[in-house]
Amino acid sequence: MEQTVKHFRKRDAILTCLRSTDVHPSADWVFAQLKPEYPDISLGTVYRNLALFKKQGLIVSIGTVNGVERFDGNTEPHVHFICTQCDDVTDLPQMQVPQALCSQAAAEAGGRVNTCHLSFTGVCRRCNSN
Amino acid sequence: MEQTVKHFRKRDAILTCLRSTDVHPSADWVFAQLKPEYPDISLGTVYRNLALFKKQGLIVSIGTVNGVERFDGNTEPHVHFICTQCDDVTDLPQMQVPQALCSQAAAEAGGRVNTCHLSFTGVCRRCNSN
DNA sequence: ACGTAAATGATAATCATTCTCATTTAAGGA
DNA sequence: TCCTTAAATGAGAATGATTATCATTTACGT
Repeated sequence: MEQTVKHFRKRDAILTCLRSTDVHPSADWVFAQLKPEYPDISLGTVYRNLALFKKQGLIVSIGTVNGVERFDGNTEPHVHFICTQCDDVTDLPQMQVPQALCSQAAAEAGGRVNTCHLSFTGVCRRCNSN
Repeated sequence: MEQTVKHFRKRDAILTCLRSTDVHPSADWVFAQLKPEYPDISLGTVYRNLALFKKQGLIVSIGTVNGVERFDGNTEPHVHFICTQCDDVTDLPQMQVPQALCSQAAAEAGGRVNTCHLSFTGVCRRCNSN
């Protein structure tokens, strides 16, 4: 069992990394985070496992910011704020995602609705005061 | 004045193309549309002018679908439905974008809010029945 | 221990997008 | 009408994120 842990050590580290940050990271950010502890980790492994986790529903993609895909370990629907100046993505936990509208959307779209995304873009507090 | 028209003929055609379709096209789609009428048009010109229009606020980007940026000639806020099977993007005109929440979002984010995006993903009618 | 299948590292390939630069085009003034 | 200048374009190279390839490593079941 000790070996089992070792087998998925990097995979687990990638998922843990995703789940223990709120920066909505890119693949490259995760890679940079894990590099010190796992010096022989490959960027390809990060991409591979992120794609796997996404398919398994363990993480979600929140779209691309400035051409780079960003992920979220929090799979609960919530609202995002994207700063167009520093590319930071933050949660707006006080706001509600209109999940109730999904059925309405399905009716209008005529098919099936899986997810609902609500996001705001603008300039964050920090960039705004600089 | 005939020369003026000719000068911006391609630029105007790109904007007209964006404004007269509801497919929320990619740069490549616009290029393919204009190619028959303007055989010497370059893909770079399409990218260049799309970026220009975006900066001028004449069009908006609605994000990337499957790694490709999609544009919208309709700059009025409205809701989108994205089919994850065929990558079609359609409007959901009956649904309202919660513009009123922008001030609430600004309060929570602490900075300034510019845009608000609401979209649903799923399987469209056509793909669902196939 | 052995065989097998999964996981990984290194790197090449791909694809969308941007950049570069030489050429073309048009507007305005002499 | 000719000339100058700045913008617009075409062609293709460069970039950068992501994916694919393939040989190697790893660990589990027998």
